[in-house]
Amino acid sequence: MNLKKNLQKLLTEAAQKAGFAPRFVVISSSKDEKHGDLSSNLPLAMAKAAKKTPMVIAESIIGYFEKNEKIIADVFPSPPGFINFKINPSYYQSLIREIIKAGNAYGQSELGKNKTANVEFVSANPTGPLTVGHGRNAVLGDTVANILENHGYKVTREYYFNDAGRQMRILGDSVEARYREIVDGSSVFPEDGYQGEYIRDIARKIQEEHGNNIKKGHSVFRKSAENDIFDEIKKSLKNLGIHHNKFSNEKTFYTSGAVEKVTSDLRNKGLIYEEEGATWFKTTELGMDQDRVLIKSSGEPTYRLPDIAYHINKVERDFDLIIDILGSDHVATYPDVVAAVKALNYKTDHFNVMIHQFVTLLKSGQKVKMSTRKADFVTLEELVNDVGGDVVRYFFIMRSMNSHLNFDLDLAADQSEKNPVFYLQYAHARICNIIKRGEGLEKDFMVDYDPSLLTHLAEIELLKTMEQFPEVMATAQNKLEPQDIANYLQDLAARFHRFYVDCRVITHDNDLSAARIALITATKIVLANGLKVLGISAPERM
RNA sequence: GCCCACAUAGCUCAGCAGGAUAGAGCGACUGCCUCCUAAGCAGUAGGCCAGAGGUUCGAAUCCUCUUGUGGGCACCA
Repeated sequence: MNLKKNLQKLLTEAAQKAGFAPRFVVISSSKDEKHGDLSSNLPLAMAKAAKKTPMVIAESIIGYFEKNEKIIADVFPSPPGFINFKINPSYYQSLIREIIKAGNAYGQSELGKNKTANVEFVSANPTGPLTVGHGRNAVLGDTVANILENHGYKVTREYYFNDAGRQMRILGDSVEARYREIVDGSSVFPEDGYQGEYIRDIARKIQEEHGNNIKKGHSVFRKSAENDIFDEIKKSLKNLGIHHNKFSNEKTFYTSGAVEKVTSDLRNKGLIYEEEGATWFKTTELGMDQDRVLIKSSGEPTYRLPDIAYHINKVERDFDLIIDILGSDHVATYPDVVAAVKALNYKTDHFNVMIHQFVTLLKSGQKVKMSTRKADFVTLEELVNDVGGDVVRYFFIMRSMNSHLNFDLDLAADQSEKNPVFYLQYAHARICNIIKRGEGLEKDFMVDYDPSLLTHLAEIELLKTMEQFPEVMATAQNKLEPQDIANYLQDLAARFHRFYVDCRVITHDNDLSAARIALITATKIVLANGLKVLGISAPERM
């Protein structure tokens, strides 16, 4: 049973009996003890319509409020017109059994039961190693997928890449140029070529495997590069605990005829015209500010066309939720694709795009401009090796995706020992250690305990925080904002550390020890469940 | 010029389906280990929540404008 929902119901009933017609009843946690444990602004919100002062309304509603003594100890108004609830400590104390019983399931829900979701993320074309910038996308996507799974969704983690376009051709040309360089010193390096050292490595490997006489323009250059780079990308993701279970590429949409179908369908809708040798998509007709090219005068489609086919494909696979995680450089492109899918009468209201802002890298106080082409980047691999996967994941999750964040590499390496993620993990490790000590004692603490012994303020505060966990998880799913969980866990860990300092767990008082071991066991469960969703390890010792 | 996002402590950032005194980490300064891990706790200093209007009983939070930052406005993706 959910405390806030329960109060909402009781409060609504009381307000109705008092002759009001409340619409939205908001219950929030009180920051100040003077205002009880929870409070509602209902009288303030209703004052205007009811033409009464908030305090009068508050008194009147409270007069009709039927409080369940087992849960609610007191209901009282406070100026300018809040209704405050004092919760019976026994309610919080009783949570311990509930949490221990639920175990891994505490914080999970069935909001997504029998539903499917597709989360497309990373989706970097295999032209080079993943950068720190991709890391943000990767961690965000994987965590969103975790959140959905936590609520019962069956989630497909998907990676889409363009393997037919210009970028991959340039990649092949770049490799071939390096190959010629090695074989006979001749080389005309493409103007837009990829300059990274990894291109040379791939060329060298090709030379070793296939010898010196590969025909000009042979597909092995592009193909090998794609394979090798993809292997590296997958490895980098694996280091962060990220695994995609579906890879889609644009080529399949050409061979399947899906791309062709998009063009003809749009043409039938009158949304296509030819001009200056190119094929244009009449996006202005769909409310956009300019038309876009679908097929260049060279005959080569732009990324837009296969993207549309791909999104239609996702719709046809019949997910309940389709999520795209994109960097802010793609803000403008997404609406065109959705508009096309919608114009072709496919469902799009289950689309959900999450745009994250860029990561600005600072090295020795200098901005590092990231460009895969110029090989001017810090790889995700390097970063993970430097500070560890847990730190990287936490760093990207603790920030809102809307913030353009500065990542100071020197500082990150320097402070990795003091990183906030250790604060959470340390709380978990501390708990494990205490529990282990408890096991060595004669009494079997976990079997028999009396939670009503937990009356210290630090204990109640800790319990109150744990009570909020299911709601935090539900909200994170609703808003698709993983950082809510990170913030919550930070708060939970802080409550625990305070408790640890104030209340010794294992003492000569066996009864109190038993109750406290139960309390920290519950805390451990909540911490571990939260960390698991964030994809961060919960170490037993540090 | 147009579009999207952002602007909160010295630095990096939380808080934003409006609520009661604005938070954390790092950095600076004080205390706290004969006691379950001090990777911790308690405290001091540090803020006109970019600026100006507006909506509201109430605004860091919503709206408008200004300024500044990032990203976009390709027959690149």
